[in-house]
Amino acid sequence: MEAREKIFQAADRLFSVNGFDATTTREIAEASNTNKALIHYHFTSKRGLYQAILDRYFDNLSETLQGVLVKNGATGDRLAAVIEAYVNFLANNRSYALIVQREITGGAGRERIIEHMIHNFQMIITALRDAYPESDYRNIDAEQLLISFYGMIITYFTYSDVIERLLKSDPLSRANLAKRKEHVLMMADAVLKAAG
Amino acid sequence: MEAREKIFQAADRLFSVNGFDATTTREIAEASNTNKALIHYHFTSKRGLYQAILDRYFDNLSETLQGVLVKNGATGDRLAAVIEAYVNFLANNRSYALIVQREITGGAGRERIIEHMIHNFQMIITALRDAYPESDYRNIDAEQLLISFYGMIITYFTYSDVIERLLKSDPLSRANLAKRKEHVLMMADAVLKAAG
DNA sequence: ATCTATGTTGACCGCCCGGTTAATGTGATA
DNA sequence: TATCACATTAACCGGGCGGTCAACATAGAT
Repeated sequence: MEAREKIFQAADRLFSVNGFDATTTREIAEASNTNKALIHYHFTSKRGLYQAILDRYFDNLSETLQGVLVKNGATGDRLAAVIEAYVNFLANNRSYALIVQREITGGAGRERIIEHMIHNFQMIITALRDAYPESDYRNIDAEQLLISFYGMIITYFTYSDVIERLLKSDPLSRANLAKRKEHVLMMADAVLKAAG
Repeated sequence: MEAREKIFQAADRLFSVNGFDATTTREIAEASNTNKALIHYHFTSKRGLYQAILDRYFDNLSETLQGVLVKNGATGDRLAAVIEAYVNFLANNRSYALIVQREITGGAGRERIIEHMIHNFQMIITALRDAYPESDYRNIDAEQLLISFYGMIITYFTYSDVIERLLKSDPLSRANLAKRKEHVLMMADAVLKAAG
């Protein structure tokens, strides 16, 4: 693997575990078996490297969501599809939830992340609203619903160490992930039934 | 106000906005109109100050939850009471959500926070389980339910800047907080009805 | 074989951080 | 008013940080 990619992957791991400030360029260089100066050569600065990591995640996530949302279907189906996609994305990109959650609570790159977030959220809200005639689900506030399901999902990943001790088994195991997905889908079903 | 308390409050604000690492003792001293060395005199170290802040929050939260959970009642009522208490606590202690959320994703004081968290969570789970005979709600997994509602609630506060741009109004205004509370309570109602 | 663009290295720099210390201020007690 | 414990201050310190740079390695093109 080339140095650039080795740095990228080591940094992704270190940033997600320890955060931006607590990760030093010396650590990244050591963990990737490269040289500290190469970080600046390939990414201009420590921040530039961080941004590159964030950008890659957001590109992947946006693409994933767009792929799911183009399909038509009833409200329940669309909501279920988004839930599926989000859970799968977080399960397959475990650094993402940690980095985003930490950044949104006050990192220096906050504004950029918020922009991406708003974009994705509005895309989802529009898709949900378009799915049903005004008469149905008129009691459901799409924004509130989105916040709720987003919170349900991402919290499971950012709190995985707490949850591990609650469940007394690995929350990120295949079986437990399936259980979580099932639970969230059940919640979606329940709220749509209650309001429909 | 004495220096100790001035430092405490300035630090609470700065830590919650910028995080532990990005906040310097010099900033804290300046913001509190005191002297940098006083931080070490009153709190031993920067970390000690941080711990003192965390400890105060956790004491308050534990007390609040215990006050709510001693009351008897049906499952729905207990869940509603916890939701109420949590939303009110987060609304009245706005630094708390930011600090905890950032810390749980990888701060140095993580272990201690997890301990508190587990304790509170188990207290809530026990109270919920005790509320209903095994036969009812047997399809609801109390742990999953807790994670879901906790996530719904705390995300609203940690993502308040994102939500502000979604709602185009202040998420922490009295009216919007009431709306959020109502939504979460509606979700609780829906899921209990669906499973009951 | 030579040139050139790209990649890589270790040594170095200045800054700012958390923490320490010795001197000084302050106010209750006797 | 002398005492004494506690509170406050400015100056200082060593260390580790992000970033820079001049020298060197490598390999494809000519």
